[in-house]
Amino acid sequence: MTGYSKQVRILAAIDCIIFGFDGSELKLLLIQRGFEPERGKWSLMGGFVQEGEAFDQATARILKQLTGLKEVYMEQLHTFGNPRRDPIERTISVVYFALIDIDKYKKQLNEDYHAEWFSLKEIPDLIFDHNEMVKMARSRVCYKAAFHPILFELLPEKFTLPQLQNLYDGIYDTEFDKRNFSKRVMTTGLLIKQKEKEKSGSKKGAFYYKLDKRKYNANFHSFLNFISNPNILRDI
Amino acid sequence: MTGYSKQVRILAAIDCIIFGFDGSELKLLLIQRGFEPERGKWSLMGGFVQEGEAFDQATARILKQLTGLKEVYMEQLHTFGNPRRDPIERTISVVYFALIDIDKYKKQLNEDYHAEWFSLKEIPDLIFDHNEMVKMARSRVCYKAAFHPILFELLPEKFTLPQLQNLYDGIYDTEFDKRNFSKRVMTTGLLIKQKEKEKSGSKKGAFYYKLDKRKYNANFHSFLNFISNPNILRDI
DNA sequence: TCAAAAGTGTTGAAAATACACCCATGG
DNA sequence: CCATGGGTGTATTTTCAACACTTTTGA
Repeated sequence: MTGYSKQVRILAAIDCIIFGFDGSELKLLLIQRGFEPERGKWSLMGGFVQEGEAFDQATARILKQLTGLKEVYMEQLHTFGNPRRDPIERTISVVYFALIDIDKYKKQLNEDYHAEWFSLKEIPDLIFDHNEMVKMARSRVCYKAAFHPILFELLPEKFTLPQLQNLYDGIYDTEFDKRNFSKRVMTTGLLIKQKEKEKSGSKKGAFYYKLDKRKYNANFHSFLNFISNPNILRDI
Repeated sequence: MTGYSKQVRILAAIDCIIFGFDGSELKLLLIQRGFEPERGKWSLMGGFVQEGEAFDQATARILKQLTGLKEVYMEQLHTFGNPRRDPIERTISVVYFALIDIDKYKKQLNEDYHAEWFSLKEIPDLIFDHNEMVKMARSRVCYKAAFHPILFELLPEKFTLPQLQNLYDGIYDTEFDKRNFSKRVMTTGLLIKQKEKEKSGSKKGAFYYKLDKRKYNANFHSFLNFISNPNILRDI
């Protein structure tokens, strides 16, 4: 007989908060739950941790299952362990958030899950404690994005400054001055201006930029002021 | 029959990284493990999550068990779930860090655990993945303390500016200019100068300060610049 | 009386903010 | 030709960093 015999063993699940950006708004990918309890209700994508499987692996597996995507940006957020959070049986949930390029995803959606993108302003009632998870994830993203360039994970390879600013404006529910905004992002040194323009959004067209991957990786953990006054995120 | 029958159930433990400040250095409280595996080796204080017990409850219970203290500052750090992290049986560990006033603790130590305070520069080899946990906790504390007044949790009710600066100097392994440091902390508006002085540390004596609890609670989540340039914590 | 630590102010540099006009082009 | 959105520069204010001397008093 092996093991710590007298202790209780508990189910462990992963839940993923999947963010995407459609060019004007931050969105959340939710699925319609296909089994009891709460069949038919909206929910985060999740699944049980399998035997021999680490959390990051499990999360990658679950993300791939729904979106078809590998090598998605993801980060462990928090673990929820309220003993009654799942009415069927005690289950703890290790929650991750993921940031994906919504365009890549569109091509690969797994239709089995009845997934839909929801605006953050219109999140429905979710099962269990999933609304709380979403709230925490939003505030973590706001927090982290104020200092680190994580939001680029939401953008396609080429993007314009107006798109980028839309993203920041939306996330912080404010309107940054575009002159100051462009100065701030350009002084990070992370962006490389392209020769082509994006022409569909305006008559004049806006220049494309690409991330300087090298500098991005090197400076990911530095403190870059994407937000001049982080106190704006107190209320989020 | 209830439950999600086909899934594996796993042991869930809590581990606590307990920080204290002895007036000149940040320290870590470790115990000598009293049972197999790894009996006799140094380890974080921990325990299994009990039936019906939430993580915060379990952590509070475990902290009380060792230190005798209730209402300790604690925060969930991360959950470690590598399938082989515990050689006896798969066990996930929900890790918390706690900041305690080392003086309060001294009176209440539970001798059963052979606990000792270790300087962060002299952490021994710990069991399992506990060294990794400690490393993550240190960097989280550095990160958070750069913007939020958490380090006051380590200090007694009355403390002096030189003591406070020792704490910050130690944590960031640097020496802040004391004029600039005192300006920074005073402009937070969180400190109330007392009439008495602390006389043991110097001939002149240093004025005591107390936290303005009201403002402390109100501003806990604001961004207060305790550290002027947070990039110094890149290397930690 | 002197060594040791506490306490305090100013100045120059850098960063952040506020603010307004011209440009390019598709319709 | 004009409406729409893209792009850019400057002046002012605020914040940060660097820096040195005086005070107190126990030994």
